[in-house]
Amino acid sequence: MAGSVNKVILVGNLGNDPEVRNLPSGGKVVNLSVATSERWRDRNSGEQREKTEWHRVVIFSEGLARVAEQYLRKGSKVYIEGQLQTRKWQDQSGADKYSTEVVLQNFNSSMVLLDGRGEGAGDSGGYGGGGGDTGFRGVRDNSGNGGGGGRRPSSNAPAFEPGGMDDDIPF
Amino acid sequence: MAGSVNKVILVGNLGNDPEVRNLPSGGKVVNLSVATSERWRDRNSGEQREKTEWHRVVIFSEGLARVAEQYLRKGSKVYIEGQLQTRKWQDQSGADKYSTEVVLQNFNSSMVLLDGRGEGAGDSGGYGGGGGDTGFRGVRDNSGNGGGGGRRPSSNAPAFEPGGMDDDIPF
Amino acid sequence: MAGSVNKVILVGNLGNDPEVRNLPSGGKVVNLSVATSERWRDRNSGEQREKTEWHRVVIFSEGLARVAEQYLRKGSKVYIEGQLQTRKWQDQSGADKYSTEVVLQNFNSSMVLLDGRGEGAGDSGGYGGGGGDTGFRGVRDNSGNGGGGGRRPSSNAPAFEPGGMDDDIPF
Amino acid sequence: MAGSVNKVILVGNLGNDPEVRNLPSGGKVVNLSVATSERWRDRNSGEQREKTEWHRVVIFSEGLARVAEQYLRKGSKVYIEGQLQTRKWQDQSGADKYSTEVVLQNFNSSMVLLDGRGEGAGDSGGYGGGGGDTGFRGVRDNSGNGGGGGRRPSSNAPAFEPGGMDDDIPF
DNA sequence: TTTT
DNA sequence: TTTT
Repeated sequence: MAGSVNKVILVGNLGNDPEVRNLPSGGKVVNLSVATSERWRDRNSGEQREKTEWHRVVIFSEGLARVAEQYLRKGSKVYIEGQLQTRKWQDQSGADKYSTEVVLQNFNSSMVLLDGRGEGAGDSGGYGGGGGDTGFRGVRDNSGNGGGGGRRPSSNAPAFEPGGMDDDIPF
Repeated sequence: MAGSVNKVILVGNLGNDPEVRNLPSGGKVVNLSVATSERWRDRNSGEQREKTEWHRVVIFSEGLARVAEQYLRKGSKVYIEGQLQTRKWQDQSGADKYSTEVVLQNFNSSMVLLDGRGEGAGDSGGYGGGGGDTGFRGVRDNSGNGGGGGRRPSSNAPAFEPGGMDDDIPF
Repeated sequence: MAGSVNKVILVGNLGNDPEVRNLPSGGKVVNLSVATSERWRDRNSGEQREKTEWHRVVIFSEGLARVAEQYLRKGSKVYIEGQLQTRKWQDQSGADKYSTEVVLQNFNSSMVLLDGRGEGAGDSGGYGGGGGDTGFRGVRDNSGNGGGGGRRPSSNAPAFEPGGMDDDIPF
Repeated sequence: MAGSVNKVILVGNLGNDPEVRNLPSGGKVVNLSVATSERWRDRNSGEQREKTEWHRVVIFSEGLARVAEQYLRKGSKVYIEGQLQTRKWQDQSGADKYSTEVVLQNFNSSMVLLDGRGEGAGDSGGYGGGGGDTGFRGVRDNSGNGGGGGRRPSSNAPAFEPGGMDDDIPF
């Protein structure tokens, strides 16, 4: 079809350390278990109630997988943007099973670490490009770049721009 | 926890007419089967490829359920904003099964019909408020209102607003 | 039109304490200045670069306004979901000015505090309902409820639900 | 900072044909004027009310710019996912002006045409890759790829996947 | 099962 | 299994 959108946005906490699987191909895939919760007061009983939802997140993107492995831990809070996917598999007895996951793999995936400041060192990261692997705070998937390094939103201000972009805004 | 976000955004087409279930309580629940697809050209073979993902959508919101029943049909294109939920159930043999669904139920759910103009009559609908059930093009969940009718974003322009909001914008 | 979606999602930090304005009507409106930033390595120079974007956020929702006033401070990190609005006003000289803001006002607005654990006390909040104003971690707009108190996603599990929802999920 | 998210999602209609600007550099930039509207029934007067919001959208991404130029027209309905940016400029008199725009430029931008079936010919497009420029229905930004062609969500099913992904799902 |  |  195309003409479609499939997007999941989560902000939640890891229930466990990331599970890293090294692929024969040399790549790696990371699985996360992410909890989101809702709290409300029951309108009948007046009691506090809470429901936690657990999400299985699968990171195919190499850049994001590396980051997840390096910076996420049990308890970490993350922003995650991925895609819903259901896959079929067979259990030991050969019975069909279905599993629905939030997959980070394509161009519209991203991940942002929301934990306290300064885990690691300074900061860097960003578009996964090459070096600077200390101190991560936000990444987008750009695996798939041959190697040119993460391109960027028009770093050199476009010629037609009437005035600078780097200025103070009055509020 | 709270401090969390659980959001799914889909734009896709219905694979079937909506399934409506009338509850003992008098309410109704609507299930949708929504397809999203991706197309791409395989970088090795150069072939066109496509993958379709099917999403099970469950509408608990009374306003959205009514709209879905009335305006959606097999093939309809919709924008849907809901929440991921996995529930457990037992099949006939008593085996545990899990089903992950996109649930439209709370305040942050919404649904927008994206099909060609004018299905029905003029237009109206919007915030579920009572009458005018001809020609729907967009709704938000506001079930839960005692019955006062859909409240609205500050319909009477707030006093502190420096100038009108209803004016032409220069572009 | 309807048939439309207008949504902004931000995760960023406050540049200042919230500005609270008490309205003649008794309500209150809160303004936030929220920074989002991007970091990348320039592909020509290889230098680290960063660009910060400042967003003006206006909270009309009474529940969210109260929460913002109470729990947000300069430096706080928040998740914000609102709507883009441009309004026209006249400066002292009578010249037309336009200001684009992220407005939290309608049913699809929300706000989640993302700061370190334990600002305040325990927790409560949630759907703005009445009491318990200590320790906020997430809220949705449900102003507009006559006073019935925040309704909730089907707190009593619906009858047709095949099995409980509160069970362990196998991952 | 990083650790931030800046995302705008719109579904609306073009108020005019796209404005295309060819840059000295050979690239092109496309401006769109997109309307979103809300309808509601005033709770006091009971009248139907409507407010339209106009959004200035700027497409820097080469792939999306090409698509917008080719397939969008006045009245077209689109899904747009971009980023909020405010830029400063000077009018003729030298006075500072600010303009806030939805920018499609980075990895997390996308655009999906939502109009009636079959504008143009068959279909193709998708990840901007090279040829097949007839019949567009959905695109993501992948400009920035040296030329390797749009990479894709793991087209060859990963080895560890327990079963196929292309199978029927039980609903 | 949709859509292109 | 997280978090509050």
